[in-house]
Amino acid sequence: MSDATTELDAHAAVLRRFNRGYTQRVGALDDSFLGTGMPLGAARLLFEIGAEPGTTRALRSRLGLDSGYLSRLLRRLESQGLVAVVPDTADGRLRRVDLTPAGRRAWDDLERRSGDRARDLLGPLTARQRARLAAALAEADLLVRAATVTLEPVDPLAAPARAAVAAYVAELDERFPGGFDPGDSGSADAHRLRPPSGAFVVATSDGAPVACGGVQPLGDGRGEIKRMWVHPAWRGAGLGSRLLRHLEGVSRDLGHDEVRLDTNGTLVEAVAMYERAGYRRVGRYNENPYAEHFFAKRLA
Amino acid sequence: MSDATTELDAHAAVLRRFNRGYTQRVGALDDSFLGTGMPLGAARLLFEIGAEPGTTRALRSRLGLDSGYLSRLLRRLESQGLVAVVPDTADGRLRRVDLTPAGRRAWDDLERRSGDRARDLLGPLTARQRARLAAALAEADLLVRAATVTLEPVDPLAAPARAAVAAYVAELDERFPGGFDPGDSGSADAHRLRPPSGAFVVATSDGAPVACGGVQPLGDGRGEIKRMWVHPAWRGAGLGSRLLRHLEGVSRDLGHDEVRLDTNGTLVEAVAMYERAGYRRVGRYNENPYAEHFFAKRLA
DNA sequence: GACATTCTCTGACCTTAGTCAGACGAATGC
DNA sequence: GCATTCGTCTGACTAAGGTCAGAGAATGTC
Repeated sequence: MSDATTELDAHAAVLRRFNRGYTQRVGALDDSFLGTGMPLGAARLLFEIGAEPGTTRALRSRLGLDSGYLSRLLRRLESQGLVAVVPDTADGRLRRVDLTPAGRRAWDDLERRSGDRARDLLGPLTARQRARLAAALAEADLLVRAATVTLEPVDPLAAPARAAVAAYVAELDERFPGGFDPGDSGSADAHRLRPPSGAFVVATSDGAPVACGGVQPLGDGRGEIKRMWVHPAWRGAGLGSRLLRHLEGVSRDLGHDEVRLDTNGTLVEAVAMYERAGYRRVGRYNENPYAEHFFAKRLA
Repeated sequence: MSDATTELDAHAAVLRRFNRGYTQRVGALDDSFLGTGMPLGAARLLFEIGAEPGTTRALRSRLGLDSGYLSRLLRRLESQGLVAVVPDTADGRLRRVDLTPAGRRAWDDLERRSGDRARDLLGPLTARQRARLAAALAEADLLVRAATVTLEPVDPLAAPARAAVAAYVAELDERFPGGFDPGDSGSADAHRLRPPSGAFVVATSDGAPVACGGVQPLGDGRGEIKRMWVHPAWRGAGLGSRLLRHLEGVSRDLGHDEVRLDTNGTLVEAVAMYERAGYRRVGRYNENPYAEHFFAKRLA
């Protein structure tokens, strides 16, 4: 058994120990719903509606519920006067759900109880230990979120890709000394970033884009990685390296035996990451005015 | 609203954010039981039996189950050939439960699945990030355990107190250059450490003692804190300060207006903690040959 | 305008989880 | 030796959670 395996096992054991102890002690937080006398399912639904009202369809996918079951839960909340269900004006098949004033009060009550429980748990700790616990949980939260985010292939002109690229462009515009003008490259080059010639990948968490990147053909069996971006709040959790590895795999699957990319010197973290990932510097291979560093890596 | 309150609220918010994200992503770990086709309750029971076989009574208290319900679950596992239930030889009312070879295989299967899940979660992370996550979870685990441990008053000669004091004595014996001999003080002084003259407190976690301490009367409205000890693995989580504060409260409730204690210079963490907690140094007030530092604190 | 699709809702049905009251046998106190 | 206590087990019951197969209305497609 290799060192890497034993290391993984040791960390998995820590994770399991944490899970066991934590759910036993803090898992009661979920039962805080029960303090309201409302069944767990109904309370979860009420909470979700309050957090983000919308169509029953969206609720169904967010909570992973059967449509018949959701319908019944909604009717129950409706009969208690907590939610209002009305047909969608645009599409008469859909229903829109929102809280009534009474429902908002019940929601506030849930929030308050949940906060009380959290404060009760922290109560016995000193301020310094609370800060340590919060820091540890924030770190764990970031890493777990990064580890569980899924990289989905999407059309480069579809909504998730547009949102991610917009964030990418906005960041470059802010960080580059002279700003950044993407020109019309977005829609004009879209066909090169979609099958069969290329691909575009977006990672979303709770509906918001947190990372993206694409591969387009360069000719001569080469691929080029474009528009790679990771949400600032998600950096330092390995999402960038993971995305890069993923895109290399995509490029390989497209039949390329080498992948290239360019970047600007302002993006120091990116340059460091490419070097860590085994990229070697090559000469300029395009006319991109923003590009200052050029990298290439052979695909196994 | 004071700074202390906003600080607490901020940390509570981190805790809640973690809970929400974590249970959503990793909470599925509990459902790993479901991967076996066994209902959650039965799987939990099987797991507990495998972890520590014993009487149904012990299982009932560990899992918090109704006796009728437990009986039914056991019969179910029995009919599947996974557990064996036999009357206790000493007390014919009790039943002893253990796994059959088939049950042990099912238990190993649960373990394997749980480990696989944990490894799958860690898989996308690099070794460095896995180490960071494991460190963060271990820190959070320690602090949460310390925050949720309860301090129970017990008789100084009862089993939990004996176990804790034995650990305390063993540690002093190891750390003191010339070893430590408690003499007969244990049973002879016991009456001073129990109501109405004094008290003894033990903190246990999963059945094992993790901290202890007692208060005995010194006369003249003074109390003395004795045999204060925190399990080495639990240090650095504020359990010591919490226990100390708790014992001060116990002393106050016993009618004391000052509390004293002695300690050995080898125990540097303890000395530092007493000073942090507002104790002032006083002259020798007893003949304890192991005591080098003497402290006192007025109780509000 | 016909047809397929999409969506919500209802009824029927099932398992799981859990509670409660009492029966029965074993142990304990006197 | 007898009453009491303790522990297990059974039957009866309930609520929650969830699945499945349509009915029926609205919408999109040709």
